[in-house]
Amino acid sequence: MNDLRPPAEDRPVAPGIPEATVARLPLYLRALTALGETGLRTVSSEQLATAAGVNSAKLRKDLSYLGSYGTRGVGYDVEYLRYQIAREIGLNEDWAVVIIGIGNLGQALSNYGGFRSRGFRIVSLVDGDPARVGEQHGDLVIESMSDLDRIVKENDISIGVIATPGDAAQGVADRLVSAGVTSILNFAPAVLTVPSGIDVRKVDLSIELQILAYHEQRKRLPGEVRS
Amino acid sequence: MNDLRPPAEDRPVAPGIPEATVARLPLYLRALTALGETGLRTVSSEQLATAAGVNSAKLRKDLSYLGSYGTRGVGYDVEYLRYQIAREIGLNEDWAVVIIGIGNLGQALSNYGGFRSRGFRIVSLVDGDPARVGEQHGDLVIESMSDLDRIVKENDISIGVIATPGDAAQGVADRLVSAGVTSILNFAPAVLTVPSGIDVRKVDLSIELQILAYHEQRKRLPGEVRS
DNA sequence: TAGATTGTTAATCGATTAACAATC
DNA sequence: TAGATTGTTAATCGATTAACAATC
Repeated sequence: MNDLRPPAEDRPVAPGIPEATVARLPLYLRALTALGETGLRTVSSEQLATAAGVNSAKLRKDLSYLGSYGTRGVGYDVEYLRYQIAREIGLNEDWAVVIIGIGNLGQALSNYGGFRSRGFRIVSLVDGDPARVGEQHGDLVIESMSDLDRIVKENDISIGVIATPGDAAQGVADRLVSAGVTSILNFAPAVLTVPSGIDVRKVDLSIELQILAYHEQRKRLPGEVRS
Repeated sequence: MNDLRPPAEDRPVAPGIPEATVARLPLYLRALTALGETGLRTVSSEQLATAAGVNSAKLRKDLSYLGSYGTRGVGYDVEYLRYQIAREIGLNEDWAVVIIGIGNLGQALSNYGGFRSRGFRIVSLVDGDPARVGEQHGDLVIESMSDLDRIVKENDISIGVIATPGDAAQGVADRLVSAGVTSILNFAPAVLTVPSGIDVRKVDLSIELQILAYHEQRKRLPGEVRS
């Protein structure tokens, strides 16, 4: 509803690292991990950029926000740069995560190996349907929404993942925030309103398909020039 | 192949809608659908922007790329604007989709209601594991990778969704492209290389969490400027 | 008409990119 | 030193935003 937050320039802002760069650091991290597993010790910006799917100028610019971790004429030490990026993102810490809404998507997320391997630990599954409470999923048991406050506090959870239907999402977000969660990853098709200081990121599966459909449609238009 | 497209003058002719605008059209569409269901007939840019989670200047700028569909002093007709945006995206057509990789995520995607309701029809589930072929999921049966070519051609599929492990993704992408698919939505943690003219969009679940972790970490840094 | 609100302009902001001096 | 490659500059490109003339 009303955005009561102060103007953007008065809110905490990362010193120096642009948002677009932050969003690419995980790509570099993954590429470095893969390259490291091949035994490569040193990598040039050209090689690393190719592995990450960006161009080398952008990569060097991005890395320059973190510091000078390369050696001119040589390149970057794979393991050292990997460590520096992981530290910058915060992956040397362990992050406790709760997933709310254990439908197909919630179950898929709870089984997703890419989370645990990067320091994210799913410590609780919660569902608003009392009939689902008690269900075993892997080594977790679905818990009740009424226990959310205790769950967040006991596990020091700062990240909540919402995988509910759209109309339940705002209520769940409110509950998460009041329990103390300060970062939310939202898979529900809904616009969330949260207090200042709470970060929300949204993943909308159908929006991605719609963007593809737009471009697909344009490919089919005759007489269009595509770049 | 019959050309079932509407006459040229009914199709979008906008030469270049900025990518950032294209990515927001689905948000406006969803907001308009929700507002329409409340019985609202007319909406101002201010109201619609709030419902979609953007500011009104951006909304009006975005809509101006589509044409002049509003009335000064009045606002936008909800149903008319909804139709125009759906047409612009291409949602008045029916898009056949194949999902490859029927693990937890692939199953979640195949059950996701947000696809069908927007004109995306999942016509086939494919898995590279022969032991999975024949499994029933809803009204679909898992098919074999060796049938992919036939499946794509028989169903006129232009969009493929990759939900395999990362190391299988490039091979699947190659198969999709050679079968004739020209748009790919990739959920696998891998950088895909495709020929020019093929659109790839990537959804990386762990990257979203990593971006949240970065900001979460910064909230916890002492001595940060948080005026 | 008077009030409301769009559509557009222009300024600003942020991201990308090529080029190359610095330097290993 | 000679070759290689980073880190940085500066130009360009694209997106955002406030403001307001146009106009219903």
